[in-house]
Amino acid sequence: MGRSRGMAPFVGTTSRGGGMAQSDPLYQRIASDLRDQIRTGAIKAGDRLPTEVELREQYDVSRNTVRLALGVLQNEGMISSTQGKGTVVREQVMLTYHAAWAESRDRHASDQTDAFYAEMRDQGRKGEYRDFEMRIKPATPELAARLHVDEGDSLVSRAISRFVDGQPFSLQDSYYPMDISQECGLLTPHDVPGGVIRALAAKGHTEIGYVDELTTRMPRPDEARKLGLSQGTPVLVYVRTTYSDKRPLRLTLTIFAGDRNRVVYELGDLTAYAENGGAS
Amino acid sequence: MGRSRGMAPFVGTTSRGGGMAQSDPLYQRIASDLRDQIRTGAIKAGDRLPTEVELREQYDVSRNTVRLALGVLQNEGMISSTQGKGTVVREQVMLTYHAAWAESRDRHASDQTDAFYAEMRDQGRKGEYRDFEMRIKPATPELAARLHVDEGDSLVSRAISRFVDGQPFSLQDSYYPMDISQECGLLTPHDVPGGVIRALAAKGHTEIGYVDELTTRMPRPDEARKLGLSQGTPVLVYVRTTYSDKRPLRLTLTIFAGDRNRVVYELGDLTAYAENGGAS
DNA sequence: TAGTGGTCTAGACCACCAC
DNA sequence: TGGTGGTCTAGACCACTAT
Repeated sequence: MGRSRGMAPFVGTTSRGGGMAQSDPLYQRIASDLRDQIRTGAIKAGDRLPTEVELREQYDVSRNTVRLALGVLQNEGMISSTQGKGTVVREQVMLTYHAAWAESRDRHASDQTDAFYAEMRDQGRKGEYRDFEMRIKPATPELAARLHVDEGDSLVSRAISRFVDGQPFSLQDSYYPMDISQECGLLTPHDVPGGVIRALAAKGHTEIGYVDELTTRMPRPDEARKLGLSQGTPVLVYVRTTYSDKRPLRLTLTIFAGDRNRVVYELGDLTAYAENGGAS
Repeated sequence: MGRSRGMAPFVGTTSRGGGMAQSDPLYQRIASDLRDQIRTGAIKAGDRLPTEVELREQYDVSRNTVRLALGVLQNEGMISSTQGKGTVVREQVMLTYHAAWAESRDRHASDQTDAFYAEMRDQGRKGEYRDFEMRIKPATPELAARLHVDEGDSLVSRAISRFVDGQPFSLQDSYYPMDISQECGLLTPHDVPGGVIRALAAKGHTEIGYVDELTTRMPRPDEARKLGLSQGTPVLVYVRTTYSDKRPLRLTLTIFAGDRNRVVYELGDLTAYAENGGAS
């Protein structure tokens, strides 16, 4: 093949402001070139990219090299490929989860779903939950430390998947110490009427403090499947531990699809914020 | 080549609890096999994996297929490869950022660095900051909306990189409206004695409310470089907008390396938490 | 059926690291 | 110097989608 290696297609684009040196690998330069086309709007969100064969001819490289370049952008979450259809630029729709007050709103509560419903309704979306499961699980070291029980002790796990407009949104799993679960009737594979938080409060276990921990990581294969995540989408891991005046009551682990979720805290006096249409 | 395709190496490992079906792609099955070995501790954090050539022989596939499998695990953040050295299982060291009170601690303040120092000292680490930069930047739509200025208006940007024990930790960029910056002396390419927050308060711009937004995404190439992120490491994006009783004062954008950071909020009455050694 | 991306092979040469 | 991962080629066949 008469390749005129590393020339024409890159003219004027390789030595742009932020990045690519002349000596970078071919696939990185192709990735960079496509990234720029997306960033500048030459290829817009939702648009199809050239096919792999077209890119192969356009840049005069092997298909494998084209796929390496597309892989880079896929891992950055910029594009998404589907067999038989093509490769498109991904578009983002962000939903907001108000951590500070999401659970304390006093609505028609039904398990942990009330807050979620209210949030979604406020944002004009249709929230549902699916796949409720109640299980008994042994405490991992992390769970044991946070709930002040011994490692391996039985915990009650109540898990649900949240969907918005038919799309998976987050996976939530709440853990309760066994003694509290028995006292408050959490050992049912159904919704707790009025919600778990009220059931706890009714027996004197009132939640008065929260510790929230937020981290991020790449999803495990089953999480990617359940959340329908495409390559290059991280998850936001949100762990809330709640306390009464005496002890930890509950640990709720939420795995948010990173490309569709934003967690918000509103703290202090936000008069100026609310006045200007901030609080949705 | 006499390949006995898809047999021996997988016996007893392919149809484990959560996952791999017999019909999955070869490279996925190899990835799954290695993932299990890591998960079960057969290969521990810090250990070296077999070389690509060894894996190629072990599974009787082409080297390219081995690399596809390793790519999967790399994108999950489980392993890290270095040219000439090999491939190792990554280990995690998590540091904690206490969002609720990080900025309100009244120590020997020096720009935005006081809170960071205090946090790191509490965790027994050595915090430093590098690469301070003061710039004037036009407001993007996102910045304009949050700071209640017009798009394109000039904003003062004061940026630093945070390092812990010599390792990059997070990138921080604070934006201030131009009128406040002039009034409070923020247009200097140096630290503001006593800290910016005090300088604002001294002129009557006291911060009394915060809105924090947390999202995650894959890093852009320059962020990955500055933070020294390896493949498959997302970033945690933390945006804090602060308010006086009248208006937004400041927007601070922090990009945390996702594999080394945890953001924590402590809310409400946490007597029970503190009593049991919770508050570090 | 034609075209797309998905998987896989069997080589090659290069850059970096430890010895 | 030998071994490692990094890059790249030039094919092949398959699975899925659109028409």
